[in-house]
Amino acid sequence: MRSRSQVASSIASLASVNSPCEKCNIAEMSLCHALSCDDLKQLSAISSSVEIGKGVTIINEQDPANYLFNVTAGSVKLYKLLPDGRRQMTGFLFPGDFLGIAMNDCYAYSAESLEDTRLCRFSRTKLEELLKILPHLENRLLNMVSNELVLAQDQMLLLGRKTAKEKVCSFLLSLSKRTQSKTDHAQNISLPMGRSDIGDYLGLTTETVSRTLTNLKKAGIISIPATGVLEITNMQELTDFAEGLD
Amino acid sequence: MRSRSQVASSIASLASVNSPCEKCNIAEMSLCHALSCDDLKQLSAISSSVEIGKGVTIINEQDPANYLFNVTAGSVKLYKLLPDGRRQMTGFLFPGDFLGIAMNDCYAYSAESLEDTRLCRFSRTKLEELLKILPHLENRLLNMVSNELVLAQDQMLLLGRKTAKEKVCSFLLSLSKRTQSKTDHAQNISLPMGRSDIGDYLGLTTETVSRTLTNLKKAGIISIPATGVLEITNMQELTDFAEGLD
DNA sequence: GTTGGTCTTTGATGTAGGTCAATTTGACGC
DNA sequence: GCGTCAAATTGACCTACATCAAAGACCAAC
Repeated sequence: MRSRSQVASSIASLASVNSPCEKCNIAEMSLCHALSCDDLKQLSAISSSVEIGKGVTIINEQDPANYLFNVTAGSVKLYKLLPDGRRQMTGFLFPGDFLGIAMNDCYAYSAESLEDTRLCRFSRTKLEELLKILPHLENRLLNMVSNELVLAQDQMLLLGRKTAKEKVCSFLLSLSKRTQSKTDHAQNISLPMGRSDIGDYLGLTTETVSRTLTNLKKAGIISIPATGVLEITNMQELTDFAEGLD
Repeated sequence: MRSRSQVASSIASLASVNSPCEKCNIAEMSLCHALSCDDLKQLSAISSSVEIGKGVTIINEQDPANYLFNVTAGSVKLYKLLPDGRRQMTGFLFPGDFLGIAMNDCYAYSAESLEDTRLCRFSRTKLEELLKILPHLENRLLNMVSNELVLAQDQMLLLGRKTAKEKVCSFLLSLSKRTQSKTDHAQNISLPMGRSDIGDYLGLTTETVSRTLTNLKKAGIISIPATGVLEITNMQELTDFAEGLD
């Protein structure tokens, strides 16, 4: 994987690596989960692995949705823009997460890598054909999309009704839960995104995110041992703050 | 259908009427859409019709998700609560819409009728069994949930980054689009929900919604001929305002 | 038609978080 | 180590919307 950072080049320009499923170590949490060995071979046949550096645009809002992706390594940010440039993050993706949901055959959001990232790419038309003959796969997809919808509704509650402090605490907590479920370290969180990415995810400005984090540091609830890493030192208080219990 | 208004009684106390699919005139936009006649019979066998008055709680957040519902007449509001009572609407449902998505077998939101309403009710376990043998149905469900997810992401953009005026205009526009697709009258919108419901949907207070509406009236963009009805008199400006183009 | 209750509108005032403007810190290349 | 550039932090000030309070409109029951 390239270590050099790339600025806003397009996924179209990227050569795909042809060593899919064998190399992929996250099958148990991705789309491929719950498929028989035979089914997996069929899915493998229509997928290809793509490796990209940091800051690469994966898809653009409104572009024709020809591909779907599964993140297999690294992380990705999803966002929507208003005509004047205001931005709303709709999600951060980590290994196992899915990307490329569309409406009217066009992507509903843009996606960009936050660090060196590996993706598993599927042609939409081929995947749809495969769905017709692999009911397990369609069921898996339905479960993944339903879960995303539930999380989206939690995010609506956050954006519409929580204070800055509650927003930041909820965000750290959700990152912690995700991390916990995969590596069992609830305390140490990786923060591959910048402050302004976080702000655009929470409906806040960079400055407010920064101020809120320093307040949490001063209160002894978190610490930031290095850039891109955050440690939760008082999980109970963080949890309470996230729900407005303070 | 009862015309008397009921206050917050439970769906559990309601007798179901046993005249499902024949009576239902919205099959072309509901879950049942795209099913063969035979498939429809199987679906009909596990569904029952429920009629309720205004202000009836249909489901409660965190309750075990034993049923799924399809709205066949009337309208419904969906919402989530914070411990201190702050509320976020996650959606308004109209005939054809679906309700009951869950995570960990519990409902992710509460639902309450906005007026006299008819619902088509499915047992979750029975529906899941049926999904295994009716791939069309699962595909239909996947499309419905995917569409909901796209709309949820639009709502995140609204909640996180739009001004009060843009929020209200976007809301009226989305109601108008929904109405248009079903009766072709883009101009006249039915507003079965109260101002504070709208506020909780848009992340605003009742007062701000009211003030914003009066401003739009004074600007000649909308008019309110009767309570519960709203007319769009300048669609172009409303559309521009919704995206911040003013 | 009158009454009681709820919902909506309007006005006056307050504040959380945004905006603008420096610093400070950190990452990377040489 | 040093210089450069971008990102993060901090401070001073401002504003969009919330909050508080009161008056008006609607609707159902009698």
